[in-house]
Amino acid sequence: MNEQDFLAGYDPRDYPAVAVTVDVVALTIRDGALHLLLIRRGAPPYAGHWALPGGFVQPDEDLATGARRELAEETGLGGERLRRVHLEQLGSYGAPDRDPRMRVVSVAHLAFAPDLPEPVADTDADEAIWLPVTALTSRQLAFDHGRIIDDGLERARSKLEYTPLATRFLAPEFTITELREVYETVWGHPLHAGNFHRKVLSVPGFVESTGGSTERGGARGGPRAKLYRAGDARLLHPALLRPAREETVR
Amino acid sequence: MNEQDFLAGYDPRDYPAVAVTVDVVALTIRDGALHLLLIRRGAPPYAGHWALPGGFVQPDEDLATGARRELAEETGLGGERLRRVHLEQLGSYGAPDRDPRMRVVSVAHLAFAPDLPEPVADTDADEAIWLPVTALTSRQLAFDHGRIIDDGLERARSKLEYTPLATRFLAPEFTITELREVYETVWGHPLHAGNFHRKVLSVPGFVESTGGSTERGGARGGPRAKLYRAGDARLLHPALLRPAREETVR
DNA sequence: TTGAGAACAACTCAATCTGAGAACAACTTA
DNA sequence: TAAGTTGTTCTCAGATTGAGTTGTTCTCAA
Repeated sequence: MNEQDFLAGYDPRDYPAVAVTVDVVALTIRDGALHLLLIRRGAPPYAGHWALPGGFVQPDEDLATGARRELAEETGLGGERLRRVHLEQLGSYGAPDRDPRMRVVSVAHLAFAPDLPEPVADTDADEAIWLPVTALTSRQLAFDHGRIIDDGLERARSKLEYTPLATRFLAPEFTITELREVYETVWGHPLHAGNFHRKVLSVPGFVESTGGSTERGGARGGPRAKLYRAGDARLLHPALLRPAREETVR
Repeated sequence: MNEQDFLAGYDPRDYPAVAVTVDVVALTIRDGALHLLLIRRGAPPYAGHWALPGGFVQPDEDLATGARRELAEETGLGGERLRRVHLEQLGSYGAPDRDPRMRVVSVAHLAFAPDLPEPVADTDADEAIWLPVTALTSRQLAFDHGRIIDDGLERARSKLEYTPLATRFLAPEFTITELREVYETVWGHPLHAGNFHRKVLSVPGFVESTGGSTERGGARGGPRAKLYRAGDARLLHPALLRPAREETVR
């Protein structure tokens, strides 16, 4: 039976109540470590557990708009700085028993943000914080948010391979070394600096030179690095593939 | 307030009514062309237009289960043959005005199926048919299903690059040529037979030899081809990348 | 002021991978 | 039996990759 026939002469209240929420896996890099925006829940269910920022989708807003609104509320961000955050849909989670209160389908989103100020307490006044992803165990997480976060992290690692979205973790102008550090942080292992440099500059539209340089060399020495901004490519061709991992070697 | 008190005082009806449906972009290959399972709508809105098979998610079923159920209803498939169909979540579509009757969030899924019998008329008795994707214009499609189909096709093209899912369009045993034809059909351009052969056999876990061969050579001659079955890899390393297209050359 | 160490950028080189074509045997149909 | 087709393997030049080296510019501390 399809939805259209079902809905002809519909009354929404005839059908099982389903709530639709948007949740956001917001990632940023602070102090060389990948961090995740989390809320400490003050009320049941899962009081005291960490949860993803999120909430009900409003009647007049698109899913992406709702996700961006939730992100804005939790980070206190607005305007140009909010607009620079990359936001994409991650997937929907709708196991019948994932929320003990009622049937809730959550449309999860994934956000890449440059280093941001500390999050602000929401109107709901739960504690909000950037937490290193390494500090998480799924035991501390509400609902199926551990699973959603795992999926988000894997999506993030994968997206760096074939899109230029690593630049979204950085300020508008950045050095190749900073860009490499994004990859190293998200992928979790070091890359060869020289080869990375060559590769980034050889992929059309990945980065473009600003002509400028950093004010100073590195913290412990070295020349001033050239500055780049994101290019206009939406996909990287050829891609920057992760080195094969053990599980792929078979 | 403890969890029990909270749940007791919780009224789902306090929240905006949203309907959640599952829709399926089901792809198969017939006669060397990519086909899509579509339903002809009998009733308004969009009467006479083509639409994706789909319907309400049931109170006790997961999203993926709902999608598989819709697919089963529309194809008449069951058991082992249904189980062999690859099904994954594509994304959710929830623009406030995408359905003129009420707020409907559709969780779209993507399915890869081997060549199947003609679809059966559903209980709803709308016409169901496998349609070549080249025969579609979005003008003929209901709701935002044109957009969903476009996203599904792009996802399919991309998935063939880094997963072994092309095998899901084929019978359990297949030849390298048949596998290449899947790629050519989905990607829409011919591939070099020799290089494809070399590449497929060199990727660990993509295919494994059955030891057997086809009964006959090709329709117009040639030797018998060796038979393979899908290997146990879930990802292809290294990936089978599509040749760069114009838009990527910049 | 200078020496030591660090880091950016460019280069080298061997190993590997890719694209394009050719070879050849096993099969088909006419 | 001849002619054409196809599956598979091989060849080879060009591109890409991984790993290391070099040269230079800079910071910090003696």
